[in-house]
Amino acid sequence: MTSVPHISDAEWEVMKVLWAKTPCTANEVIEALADQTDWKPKTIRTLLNRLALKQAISYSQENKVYAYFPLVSEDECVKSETTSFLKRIYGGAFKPLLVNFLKEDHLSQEDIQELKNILDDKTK
Amino acid sequence: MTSVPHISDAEWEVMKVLWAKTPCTANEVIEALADQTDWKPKTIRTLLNRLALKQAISYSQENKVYAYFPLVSEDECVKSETTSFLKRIYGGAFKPLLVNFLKEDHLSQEDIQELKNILDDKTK
DNA sequence: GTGAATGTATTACAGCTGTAATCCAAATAA
DNA sequence: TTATTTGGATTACAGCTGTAATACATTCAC
Repeated sequence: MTSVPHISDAEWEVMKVLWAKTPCTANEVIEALADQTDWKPKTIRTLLNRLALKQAISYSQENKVYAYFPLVSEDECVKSETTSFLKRIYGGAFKPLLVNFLKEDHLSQEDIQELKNILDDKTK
Repeated sequence: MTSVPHISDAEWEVMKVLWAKTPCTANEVIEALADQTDWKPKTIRTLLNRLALKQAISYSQENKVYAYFPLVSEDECVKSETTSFLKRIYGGAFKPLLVNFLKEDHLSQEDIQELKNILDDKTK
């Protein structure tokens, strides 16, 4: 089974666009990222190229213009990144992450209640 | 307020050693990492140097040999990495991460119960 | 048909990372 | 005292990343 290629920070933004709406032309990606970033169009084309090189995406040449689409799913990538992040920072254990987050008070009472509901479902 | 410098994967391993027992000589760090990694001593010295350069650690010259110690706390670093990870992958939201993890069945029933207890405490 | 625009391909370049090796000075052994 | 060892400082070098610019080819407007 093939593991997903490593996707860098900047590349990740491009992937999110393609995961949200696929396929996309380069220009569509550029437009989608215009609000969130200050990247020049050439920069985004470079990122598309690199993603194609590392086989995270591919493209077909529809009516003269490339239409890019992901080769790896968001779920796969999220899972892979999360796993390696947890391993790096928390030694692979998920609980300390939650504990840390609760300590930091990043969650509202509503969030906490919702998490409890999720956990309840899981215990059913 | 100063933010923590970015600590790379390999550097993180060194920091963990220093957080666990501080101060440490280079040789102590090298020995501590001998089981977990295949790194040559020179490699670890390089990492110590880089960490000192980016002011994540410093050292004092005790009896002819450097004794290294962290300048940033594990808590700070963990928090900073976690925040930027969440922002990158999950758009900053913590809940999807938990949901994802539960989906993947990475947690035992005991884990789930423990998380619920933590959340209960938080709600009290 | 020729110049301008547009999309694609190639090239650029510095900083960070992984992974060391080499050089040098001081201490130690002989 | 001289050769060896050892620790620290400097240098190496390629691959990845961020951030594009330039070169080239095709198409479109005149």
